[in-house]
Amino acid sequence: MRNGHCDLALRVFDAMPLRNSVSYNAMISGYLRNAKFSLARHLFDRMPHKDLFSWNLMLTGFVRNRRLRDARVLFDSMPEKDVVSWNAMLSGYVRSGHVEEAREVFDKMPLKNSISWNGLLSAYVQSGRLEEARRLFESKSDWELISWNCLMGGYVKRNMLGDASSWNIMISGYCQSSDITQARNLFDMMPQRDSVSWAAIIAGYAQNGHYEEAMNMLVEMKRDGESLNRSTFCSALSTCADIAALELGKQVHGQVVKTGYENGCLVGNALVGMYCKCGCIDEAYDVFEGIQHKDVVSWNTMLAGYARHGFGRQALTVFESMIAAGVKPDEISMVGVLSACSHTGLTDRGTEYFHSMNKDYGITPNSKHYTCMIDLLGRAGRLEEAQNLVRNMPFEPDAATWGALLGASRIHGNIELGEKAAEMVFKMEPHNSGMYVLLSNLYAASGRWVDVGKMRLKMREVGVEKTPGYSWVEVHNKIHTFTVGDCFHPEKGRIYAFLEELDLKMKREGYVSSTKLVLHDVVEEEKKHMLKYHSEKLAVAFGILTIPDGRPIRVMKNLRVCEDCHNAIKHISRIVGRLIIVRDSHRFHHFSDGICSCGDYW
DNA sequence: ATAGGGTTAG
Repeated sequence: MRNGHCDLALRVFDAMPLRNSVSYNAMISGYLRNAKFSLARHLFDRMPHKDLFSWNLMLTGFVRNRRLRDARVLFDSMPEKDVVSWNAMLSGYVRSGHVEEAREVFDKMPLKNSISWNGLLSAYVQSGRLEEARRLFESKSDWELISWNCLMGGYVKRNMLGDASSWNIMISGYCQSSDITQARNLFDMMPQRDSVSWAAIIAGYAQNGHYEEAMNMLVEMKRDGESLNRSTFCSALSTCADIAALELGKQVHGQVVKTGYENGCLVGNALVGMYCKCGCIDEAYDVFEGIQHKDVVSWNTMLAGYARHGFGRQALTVFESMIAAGVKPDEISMVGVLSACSHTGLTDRGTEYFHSMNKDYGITPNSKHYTCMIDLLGRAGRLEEAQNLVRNMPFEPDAATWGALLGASRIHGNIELGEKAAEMVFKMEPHNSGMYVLLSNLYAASGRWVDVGKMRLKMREVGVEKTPGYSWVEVHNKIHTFTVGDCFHPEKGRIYAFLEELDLKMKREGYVSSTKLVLHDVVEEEKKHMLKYHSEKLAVAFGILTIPDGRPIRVMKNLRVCEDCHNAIKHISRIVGRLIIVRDSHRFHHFSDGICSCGDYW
C-alpha cells in the first residue's frame, strides 16, 4: 500500500479470511495516501466496527480534500473524539481561511496540545492578523511554561521551549508582511533553531529583495552546522533563481543529486524554477521530466517557464499534457496559459481559454486573469475591447490593470487612452517609476517633447527616481557588480579592453543601436554616453557569461528588444540563449523576442 | 492519523 500498489493490496484484503478494524484502517489509509478518496470512503462506509482511528483517518481524508462540510458532518457524528480529531477539524478551518470557526473549535477543545496552538497561530498569520498572532504567540509560551512546570518539571519545559514550530510560523508571518527586521529579531531570539527556521529566514530575505543577505545567511547556516535538507535546498535554489545565479544553482543541484532529493517533488520544482529563471529551459525540462510525482506546482512552473521564454506553443502543450495527466489546473496555471497566449500573439485562443475556464476547470477568473486579458487584447491592438473589459470586470481596476492598458496604448500610440490610464496609475502608485517612463516614451514616440519635459519635471516633484542600473554577473561562483563607467573593479583593465573588442565585433555584425527612444531630450553628449553605457551593459553581460563557458561569442543577431523594453536594457544582467535577463531595483525581468514576459511595463 | 516551513504567477 505504501508503495502505491493499491490493487495488490486489495487482492490480499479480499482474500483475508478474517478482517478486523486494523486491516480496514490499513486499506483506507493506503487509499488516502494514493489519492483514491472515493474508494476510501466507500470502504469506510461499509466498515462493520469503526474505531477512533478509522474515524480520524476519514476525517483527515475529508480535510485534506477540502471538503469542509463533509468533515464537519462526520466530526459532529463521531461517537467519541480525541485531541487528534479536534486538531484535524481545526486544521480544516485553518486551511480554508475560516479564522473565526477555527477560533471557535480551538476554544471548545477539551484538551489542547502544541499542534492546536500552532494551528490557530497560523490561521492568524495566514490572514494577515499579525497583532493577534503575536498576542497568542506570547500567551502560548506563558501557558506552556506554567502548565508544564506544574506538571512535569524542568525536563519537559526545556523540550517545549525548544519547539521551534510556533517561532517559525511567526518568522514566516513577518517575512510575508515584509517586516524582515521583526522576523530577524525573532530568529535571533529563539531558543533553538531548526532547519525550518533557516529556510524561513533565507526565503524571507530573498522574497523581500535582500538577496545578498539571503546568501550570507546560507553561508551562516552551513557554518552553524545545519546541513542542507529538503527545506533549505528549496530556499537556496529559489534564492539562486531570484538572482539568476546559475553557477551556484548548478552546484546546489550537484548537492541535491548527491543527497538523493533530485526526483522529489518539492526540490524538483525548485530546481525547475531555478533553471527556468536562469534561462536554461532545456535543463529545466530535463529535471521536470525526472520528477516522479508531479504536482500542480511542477506543471505550473514548467508552463510559466516556457511562457516566459516566449515559447507560447510549448507552454500550451505542457498545459494540455497536464490536463491529460489528470492534474486539475488552478488559478496560477491559468495565469500562465493566458500570459503564454498574450506573449505569443494567440489572441483568439487566449480569449477562448478565458471564457471557458470556469466551465472547463471550475476556476472563476480573478483580477490577475483580467489583467492578462487586457494585456492580451491590448497587445493585439484591440484597445476598444480591452477598455470594455476594464469597465465590465467584477473588480475595481487596480494599478496593474491600468498599467496593462497604458502598455497597450504605448504600443499602439494612443495618447488619449494612455494619459487616462496613466492618471489612474499615478493616483494608485505615485512612486512607480516605470509608469512615468512608459508615458514619457509614448509622448516621445509622437514627438511631443514638451510633454516629455513635463513628465520629467513631474517625476522630480513627486520624488521618483529611476534607479541607476547596474549589472550583476557571476563568474566562477563569485558575484561581480558593475555600474556605469565602473572604475573600481579590480579587473577593469581587462574588462574594458574586452569591451572595446566586443564593441567592434558588434558593429561588424551589423548591430545598430536605436536612438529613437534613448533619452529623447538629453543633450547630444549625454546621449552618446547613454548609448555607450547601453552597449557596455550588453557587452559585460555577454562577455563575462561567455568567458567561463569558453563558448564562442554570438553577438546581437538574435537580440531583438522592443522599444518599450529599451530602457530596461540598461539593467541587463545576463543573456542566456534567446533570453535576456534584466534587473531593476526589485527583481529580475525576462525578455525574449523583444517581449517582456513579466507584465511590468517600462 | 493531527501542526509549522521550503516550491509556482504577478
